[in-house]
Amino acid sequence: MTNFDDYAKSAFTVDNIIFGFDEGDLKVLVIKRGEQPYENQWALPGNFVYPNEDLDTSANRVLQELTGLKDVYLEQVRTFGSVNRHPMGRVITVAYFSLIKIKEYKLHGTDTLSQKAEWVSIKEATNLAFDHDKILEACFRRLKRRVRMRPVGFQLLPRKFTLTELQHLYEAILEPTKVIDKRNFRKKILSMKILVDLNETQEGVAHRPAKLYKFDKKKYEKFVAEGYIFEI
Amino acid sequence: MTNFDDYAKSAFTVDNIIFGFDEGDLKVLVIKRGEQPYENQWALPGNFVYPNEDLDTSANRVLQELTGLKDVYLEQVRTFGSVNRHPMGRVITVAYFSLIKIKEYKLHGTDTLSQKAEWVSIKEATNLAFDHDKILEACFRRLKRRVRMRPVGFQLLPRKFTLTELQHLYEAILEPTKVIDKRNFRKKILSMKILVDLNETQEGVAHRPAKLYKFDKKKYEKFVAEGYIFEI
DNA sequence: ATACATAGTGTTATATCAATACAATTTTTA
DNA sequence: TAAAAATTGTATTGATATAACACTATGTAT
Repeated sequence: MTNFDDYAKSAFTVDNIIFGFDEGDLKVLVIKRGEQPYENQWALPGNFVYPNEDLDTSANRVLQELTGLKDVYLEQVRTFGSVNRHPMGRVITVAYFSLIKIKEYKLHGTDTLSQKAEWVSIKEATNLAFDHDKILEACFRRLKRRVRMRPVGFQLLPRKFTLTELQHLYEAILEPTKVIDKRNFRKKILSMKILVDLNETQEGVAHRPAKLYKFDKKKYEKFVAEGYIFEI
Repeated sequence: MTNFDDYAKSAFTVDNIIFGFDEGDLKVLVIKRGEQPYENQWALPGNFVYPNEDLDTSANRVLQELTGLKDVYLEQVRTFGSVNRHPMGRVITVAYFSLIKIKEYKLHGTDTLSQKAEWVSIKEATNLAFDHDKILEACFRRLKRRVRMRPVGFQLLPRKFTLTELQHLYEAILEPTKVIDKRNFRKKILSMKILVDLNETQEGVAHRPAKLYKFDKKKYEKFVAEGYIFEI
């Protein structure tokens, strides 16, 4: 039998890139590192994988420790394992991303590795520690694809949203493929019949209030069962 | 500073799912395990990642040790790290797939973990050791998507191929989405202008010989530069 | 010379996508 | 209280892409 002690082992982490949407802008949660290496630089949230913990569980734990949230959309993206990606020794990391409703987010105590957490616009999230620029780029690229092919964009919006808010979400993620035509967008999304009109309208806006909708998972499952494919 | 010894480490491996195409059938290379656990069962090729080896390098090494081939299409798919996926202890594995021209394949010495390697049709590749059924399924699903969105199918065919062979390749991979119309397929693939007509024909066939084509990477790059997207 | 096997080729109907402008509703301001 | 401002909500048409469909051409085998 194989004796694993004959083979090198490696430290293993997960990084969980947490996306949120606010003020018409796609944001990502970064933490300021509290120790060397890369002390005081911004980095993506992550942690070591515990011995008795599955990878998905570990990524969920990172999320929950940081935001208090659980049961959110989570997807594994890719594993980064360059020999020299970590200056202190070999660390292989499995990258995930999560989509959260930013309004439900409450900053919890940051963990021992971090000083403080902050939302930054995806455009400004550069010069991160380690190879985190590369990791973020891979996750963002995956998100762009995913959001067009699966109804996951709703995870970034409040439960009740307007069609204009939904359109702005797509524009923020997909730009510069941007410039979505309002009439065509509405026609397309409504034709799928995966949203329900809540017969409510916005309140407190200084213009004609828009109708509120919510995403209906059951309807989406029916849509799929009938052989249709979600695509924006 | 973080001392990695404070954290659990894990054995880690790469598994490289090697796809080939022969006799109108998509095949996958499996090896019979030469020791416990799962002795004498079929498994996907893989190996431990060496301490100074990047993940891609490691996957390429697995391929080369088994087939002698290098410089082939290789893609990371997903990392499998369930706590109990390996009966002997925790082993996290990064799954890759490779596409090879099966005619160029020469069986090299199998490594210490294996007795013999064999091509099996993707349909018959079940009841593999460990969680390899799941890994294969993930890789196959990825291949189905990849082959429709990127010109990688050519990697599975000889350098010179006929349009019918190419169509059969797509049918084998995409079935049951199968049933491709010959005229529409030809029109589509030729309209992209990424193939070159070699002005040669098949030899030794008992019917009208077909024209031979090859994939032209330069032309594909031009196609992309002009803003077009490959799609079958 | 004929049978056999597969290669090779166009047209039309249908569905999808892209582009376009203005009236309706609500709040704010003069 | 009338007008202005802001944004919602709605249909049509032309262009493009997709899907459906059958016969002739060219080589080998008998």
